[in-house]
Amino acid sequence: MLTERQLLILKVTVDDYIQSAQPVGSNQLTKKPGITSSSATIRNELAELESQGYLEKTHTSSGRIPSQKGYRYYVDHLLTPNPVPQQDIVQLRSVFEEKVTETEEIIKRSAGILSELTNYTSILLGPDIRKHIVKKLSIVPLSPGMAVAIIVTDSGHVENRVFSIPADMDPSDIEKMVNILNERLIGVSLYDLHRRLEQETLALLRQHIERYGELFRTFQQALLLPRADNVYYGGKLNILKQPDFHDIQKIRELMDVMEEGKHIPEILPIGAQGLQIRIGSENALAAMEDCSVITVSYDIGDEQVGSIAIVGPKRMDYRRIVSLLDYVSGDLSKELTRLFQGK
Amino acid sequence: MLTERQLLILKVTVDDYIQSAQPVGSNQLTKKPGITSSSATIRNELAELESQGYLEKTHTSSGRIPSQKGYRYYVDHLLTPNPVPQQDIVQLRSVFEEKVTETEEIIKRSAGILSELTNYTSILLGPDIRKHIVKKLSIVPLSPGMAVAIIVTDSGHVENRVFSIPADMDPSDIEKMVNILNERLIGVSLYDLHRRLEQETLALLRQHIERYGELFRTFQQALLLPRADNVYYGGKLNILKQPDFHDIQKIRELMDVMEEGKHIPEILPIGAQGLQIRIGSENALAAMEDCSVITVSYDIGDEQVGSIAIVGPKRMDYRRIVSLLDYVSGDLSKELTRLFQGK
DNA sequence: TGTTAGCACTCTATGAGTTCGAGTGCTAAG
DNA sequence: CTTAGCACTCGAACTCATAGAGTGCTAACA
Repeated sequence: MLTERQLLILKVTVDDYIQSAQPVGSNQLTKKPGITSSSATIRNELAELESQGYLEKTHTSSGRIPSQKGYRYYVDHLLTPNPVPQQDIVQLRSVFEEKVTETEEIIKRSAGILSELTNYTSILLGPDIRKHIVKKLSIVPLSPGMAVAIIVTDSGHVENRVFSIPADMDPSDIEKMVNILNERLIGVSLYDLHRRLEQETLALLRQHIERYGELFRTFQQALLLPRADNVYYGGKLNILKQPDFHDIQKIRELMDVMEEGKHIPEILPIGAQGLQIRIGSENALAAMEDCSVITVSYDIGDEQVGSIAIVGPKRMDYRRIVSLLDYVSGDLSKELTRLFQGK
Repeated sequence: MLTERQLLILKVTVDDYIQSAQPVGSNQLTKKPGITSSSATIRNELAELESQGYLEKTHTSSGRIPSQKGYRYYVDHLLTPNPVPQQDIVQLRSVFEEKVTETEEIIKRSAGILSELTNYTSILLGPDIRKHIVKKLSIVPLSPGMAVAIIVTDSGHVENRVFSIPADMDPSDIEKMVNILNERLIGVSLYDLHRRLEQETLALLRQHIERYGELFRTFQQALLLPRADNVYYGGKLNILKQPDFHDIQKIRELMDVMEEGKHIPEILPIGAQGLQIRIGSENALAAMEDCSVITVSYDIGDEQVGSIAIVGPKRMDYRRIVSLLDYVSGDLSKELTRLFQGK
């Protein structure tokens, strides 16, 4: 159990280290506001905090730095939220000032602003497009052997794929196919699309279209190919600004992991509600053991959910980021819901 | 003027430095195949090459490294092309093995493979979409106040923008508008689209559609907003692998410049035909003064042109990259033309 | 009993002094 | 013209000494 004074010293130590990136000594601490004891007393308390595992030394006679447990205690119990500064709000709101009407664009820009504001890297995950509902399907022939399939969803998202068609295909057959598809598939989610395509439309197509096989096969294949997810990064290079990352090898691993889309589920606790903080080795990936990740979710309407994450050094400014993400999450939910539900 | 022997020594020196990243001394050179003179003779020649500005020393008693002029002479006169290894070809061709039918996807994947093969950063510039020809326009209403405009081009590229419409708009009016737009604008290049939109369709719309003003204004605006260009990167992180770049500050500047789209014209000599090499300060950007950039153009059909660039340290493996880019350029031109012109 | 002053001790960072080796330029002989 | 030889230069790596920040412990104090 920690005494009042120990809590204070722990908080001030973490705060100072977050700010300076230097080990904190007992002398420095005496100069901090709120601390009245002498350096000797502080030393005793620091030794106690260390023995309980909240602080560490880099070498025998150095000052203290927070341990993983120390950071954890700090964010769990010592974090006093501070309001988001007006100028940050102004900058964040600027996304909605311009007449940007596409979810993706809004998310992308928000990622940029967040990284600029924080000097850390931001990762924004858009809502799962597979939950979007098909609004319209069309097929546009390009050349005798090629056509492009277009799917418009209720959110205004447009998926398109080029696929090959029999060179001597009758244009009216394509038209028929589009009609059948639209008749059967509007209102279906992208998630269900593939299954429904096969179950409901295949038989119908067989009846009405002469060479449905060739056409259908490549069309289906085109829709099958997975596409890049809706992950947006801001300030990937900000990692290079942090003095904590000096080892180029480490930087590369870290950037590599973030760049490669497949690690996203390990970086972000998808599905988690509210604000999450993962410190150092609490992260699933070894490359991120020197990082902390703060995530919040946001909603569009009642169901669709995206995530916002800030990746920084363990020594990141938790207080500021937590407040900021809290604000952004609420703001984004509100604005996107408004946009999405047609005001 | 340089003697035969001086040319040989220059070539071997540059080759060695490219390979080892270490200053090259006279003793090392005597061990190289083709060199028969003693180290003393080599020293004399090195001194001569230095006085003529082809080589430099890092300090008074160090070995020599190539100067900018030295590299330039090397690539202009001493570069003997070597054939692209079979395994590189196999890997490059793999893009076309899978049934990828979209120009963008092909270019993107090629960028990835190129960077993997070379360990440098690749930048691929797709053909200018503004030259694409409108194949079909459509407008899909999403909600009472929103719609998405879709433009399909002859290359299978799909542009789409969400824009706002009057909430009580008559659906038949939208249909009318789409008809008018298609009637007038199919066959027009994206480049001309905006002008033609105003010149040819505005009057017509005014005649036939009741509330053309509100609808047209936001539609026009949506098409006006510039979109991300078709620039694809491969291996941006490869810079971190090069021992030449150890200064994090420099790395950041460099990545910053590359990341930000607006510097593309300065990085790539757009419009230039054939293979171009820019060494060190020959690059327009200060951040790239330690880099070399090798570019080739490729064609689709007769007119449309894209560029492929490899960015590496000045000490890059010019011989290998030149051959590789030469091959890729030809291959990409051939395959894309085939695809584009419908076989 | 908790707090503090004092002090010996530890460890890092810094800078000066050495040595080693790779490399050079120059000279004189072949 | 080429080459062996040699004095010289400079960076890299190592040692050593010092300064400074910080610690832990002890003993005195309130």
